[in-house]
Amino acid sequence: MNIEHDSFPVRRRGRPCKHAADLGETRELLLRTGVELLTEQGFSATGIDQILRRVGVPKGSFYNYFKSKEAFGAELIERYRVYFLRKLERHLGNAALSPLARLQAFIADAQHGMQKFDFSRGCLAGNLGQEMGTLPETFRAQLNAVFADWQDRLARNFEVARAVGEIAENADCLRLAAFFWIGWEGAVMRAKLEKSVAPLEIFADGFFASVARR
Amino acid sequence: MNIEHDSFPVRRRGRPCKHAADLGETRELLLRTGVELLTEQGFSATGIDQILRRVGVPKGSFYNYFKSKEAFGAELIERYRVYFLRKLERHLGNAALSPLARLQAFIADAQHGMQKFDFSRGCLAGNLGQEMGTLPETFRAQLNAVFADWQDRLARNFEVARAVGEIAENADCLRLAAFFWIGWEGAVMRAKLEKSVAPLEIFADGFFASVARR
DNA sequence: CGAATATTAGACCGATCGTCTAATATTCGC
DNA sequence: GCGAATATTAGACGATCGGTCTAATATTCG
Repeated sequence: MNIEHDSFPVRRRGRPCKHAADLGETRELLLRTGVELLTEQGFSATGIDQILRRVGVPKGSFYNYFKSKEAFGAELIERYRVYFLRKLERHLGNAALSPLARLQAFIADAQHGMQKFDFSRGCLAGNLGQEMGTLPETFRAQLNAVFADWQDRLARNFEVARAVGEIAENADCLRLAAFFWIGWEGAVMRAKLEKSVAPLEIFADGFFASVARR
Repeated sequence: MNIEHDSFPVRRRGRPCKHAADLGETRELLLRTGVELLTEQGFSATGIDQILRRVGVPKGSFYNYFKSKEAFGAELIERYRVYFLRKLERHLGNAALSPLARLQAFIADAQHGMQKFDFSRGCLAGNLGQEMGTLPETFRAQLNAVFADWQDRLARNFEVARAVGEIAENADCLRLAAFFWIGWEGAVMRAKLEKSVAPLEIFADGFFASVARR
């Protein structure tokens, strides 16, 4: 999710050329920057002017591409859902590791990612979930769907773990996955607050203790 | 934390009487309302005008009592810390129950509290922790101290649990307490989002599974 | 009695947000 | 080639909000 400002062409008023290489670039850049800022600050504290300043785009362009700040937010949530699922798949789909080791790899990657950005970035869905008290009600279903998706994907991982005997035969995979994601959001929030990976590690340890075979 | 608007006397300009029953009431009311709104909405999404409208107090009064919105916020955090510790003590100090049963009682009370307010209220410290990316840096230490207090209190509960054989002899009480509060914030956020106690229950189950004696 | 004190009141200014018209350049169809 | 249609950038505008600060006002104090 690195943003390349250097190669961005000068923007001119008027209809763009048919074969222009930069078609759609403004919109793309707005979305990327939006995701970034929402991951750092959440929705309410992120004003449109801040996004526009960061990208260097006039307000008219923003409202040309998005009906409203709300519509923009909805697209950001969807974009983050897809991005995160892809990242999750990279780890949970890694057949070279056992199911629980795949989850460990995801956790390690997340820790590394947070350190990389000096703990300024958390989870966009968690941020927005926390401020749902003042957000458009349409976001609620969207966010719940995001968490449900992640939950399903992780539950499938646990089903494999169960099948190979890595966790108990009577384990409720869906509930386990729910438990993980519920706690994970708390851990990410605390990691941001403390600027430390400790909360992620503490949560992971506790989680794995809860699924330890016995 | 019910607010009694009915009995609030008419406020007049000028220095109040020396023996007036309502001395300090305006300030008290602002603090109460502030805690309420921060528990529902967080800091950034809660504007001063909203608080003033809810209480029915002019802006001049607010800035008479508080140096700034930041100073106000700092007092709210402190107030919440004390309030919550007291509530925690009511449960964890209950000698009629075993240590783990005390924690269960706290959890049940929290579920009941969230339902009572239709899941509109979460945890003030959790809300602010999530939006720390845009809050005054002074809040960070304050919030971390809040969580550390709660952690210590719960760890003491686990030490008793360990002493009476309710959890393993080699259990790391402080780490267990950290694990609980880390996950708890995620559970509260999800309960607010889903408007359901399910996340609290799922987290609690997973937590108790992780400390089950074995 | 006047000065000091402590409260309420709200105007003011700059920043921000969302809306929306205007300017502008290319494409399209006749 | 020309005018209409299209698709982009630009930023003015009005309402709201946050924070500042002067004024009004009532009681206490010396």
